[in-house]
Amino acid sequence: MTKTTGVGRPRASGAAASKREARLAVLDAAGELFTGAGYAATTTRAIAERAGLRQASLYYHFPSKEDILAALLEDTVRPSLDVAGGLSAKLAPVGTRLWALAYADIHLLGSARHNLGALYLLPEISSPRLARFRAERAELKRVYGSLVAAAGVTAALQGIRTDLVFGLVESIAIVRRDQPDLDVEAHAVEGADSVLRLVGLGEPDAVLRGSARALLEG
Amino acid sequence: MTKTTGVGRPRASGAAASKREARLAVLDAAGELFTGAGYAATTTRAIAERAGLRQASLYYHFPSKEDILAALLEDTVRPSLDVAGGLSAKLAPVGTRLWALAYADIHLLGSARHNLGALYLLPEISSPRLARFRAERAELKRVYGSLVAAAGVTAALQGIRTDLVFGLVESIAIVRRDQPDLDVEAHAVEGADSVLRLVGLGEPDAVLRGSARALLEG
DNA sequence: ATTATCTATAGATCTATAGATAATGC
DNA sequence: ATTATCTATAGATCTATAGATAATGC
Repeated sequence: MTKTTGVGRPRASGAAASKREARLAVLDAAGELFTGAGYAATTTRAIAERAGLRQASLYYHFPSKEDILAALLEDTVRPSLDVAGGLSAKLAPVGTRLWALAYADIHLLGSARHNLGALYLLPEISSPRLARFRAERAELKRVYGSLVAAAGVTAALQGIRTDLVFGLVESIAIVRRDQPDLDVEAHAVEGADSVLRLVGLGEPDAVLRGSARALLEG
Repeated sequence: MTKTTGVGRPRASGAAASKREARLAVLDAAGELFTGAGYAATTTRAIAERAGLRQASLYYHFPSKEDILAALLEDTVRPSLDVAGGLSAKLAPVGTRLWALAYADIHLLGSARHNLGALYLLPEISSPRLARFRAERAELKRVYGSLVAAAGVTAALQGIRTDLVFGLVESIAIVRRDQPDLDVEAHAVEGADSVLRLVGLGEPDAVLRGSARALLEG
C-alpha cells in the first residue's frame, strides 16, 4: 500500500523515477563528472551517488563505464550530424552552407549542458566500445571535407584545411574550459566567419549570415 | 669491485643511469603513457617499469604523480615562450611575427616526442600543482593577443579572435591524435597561413613566409 | 656521509558480478 | 512474472610512505 512511482524495487535514496529518467540521470551525472574530474578519475560510485542510486545499479542501465562515455559522446555528435543532414537537402552556395554548419556546431559544443567536446582528446576514444562515436565524428568531418572541396580549395590542400577547419570548430571546447561563461553566440558567429576566411571564401557579409541562419531554421 | 656507473644503490633492473638520466627516463615514460593511455589511467607502476626502476623510486625524483605531469607540460610550453620572447626582440611587421609564432608553435606541438598538447584539456590542469603551467600558457596566449591587437582587429573582437587563433594552433594536437604520421611542416605552414587569414591580414606570400622563417632562425 | 635506489606495506579504493528483494502487472 | 533496484563482495589494484641497502665520496 506504500505510494511509489513504478515497477521495481524502490531506491534506497527515496527518489523515484522511471527507467528512462534513471538512464538520463546517470548520463547527466556522468557528463558533469567526466568533464569536471576526468573520465578515469570519475568512479562509478560517484556517478551513481549523483544520479541517486547505488553503484551496482548503474550496471542495470549500462554494461560498463565505457558504455556510459560512449552514449554521452554519441549524443554529442548526433545533433551535428542531423544539422549536416538537414543542410544537404537544401540548395545554397557553399559559403552559406559551410557558415551554417560551423555556426551550428560551435553553438552545440559551446552550449551543451556539459563541455563534452573536451573529452574528444581522451585516449579511451580509441576503445572498440567507442567505435560508433568515432565513425559518426568521422562522418561529420567528411561533410566538412566536401564543403572545403566545394569551396575551391586545391586538392593538395583539402586534407589539411579540413583538419584546420574541424580543429577550429572543436577548439571551442578548450575555450569553454578556460572561460565557462563565454559568449557562445558571439563565438559561433566569429568562428563561422573565421572558417570562411580560413578556406579562402573571403569576409562573409550580413546577407550570407542571414541566409545561413535561415537555412538552419527552415 | 663491481663495475657500476655512479653513486646510489644499483637498480634491480641492472640498468644504470645518472640522476639526470633517471629523471628524463621517467618523464619520457610518463609522456608516452599519459598521451597513450591517459593521465589517470596510467599507474605509477607502469611509468616506473618503463623507466627501468621500481614504483617507489619515482618518489625520489618527483613528489607526486601530478608533479610529473606538471614537469611534462611546462617543458611543452616553455619552448613556445622562448620563441615568443625571441621574436619580441626583433623588428618585423605584425603579420610576419604572427606567422612565425604560429608556425613555430604548431611545429613544436606537432613534432614533440609525445603529443602532450592532447593533455591540455585534462581536468587535472586545474590542480594547484599545475599553476605554473597554466600561467605560462596564459602568458603565451597574451602574446598572441597582443599580436592580434596589433593586426588591427577591433577591440571588441580581440578576445574572441585570440581564442580562435590559439585554438587553431593547439588543435594540431587533435589532428595528430587522429593522424599520427601527419606532415607537420605542411600543417605548420598551412596553419600559420590560416591564422593570418583568420585575423584578416590576407593571404601571406612567399616573401612574408621567408622573412618569418628568417626571424625564427636569426 | 651521502646518494639513489630497493623491499614491504598501509590504507584506500575501484569495477563488475552474484544473488536477494520490493515494487507492479497479469 | 517481470522489473528496477538493493546488499554484499570478489579480486584486483593504486599512491605514497617507512625504513633498509648498496653504491660512491671524503
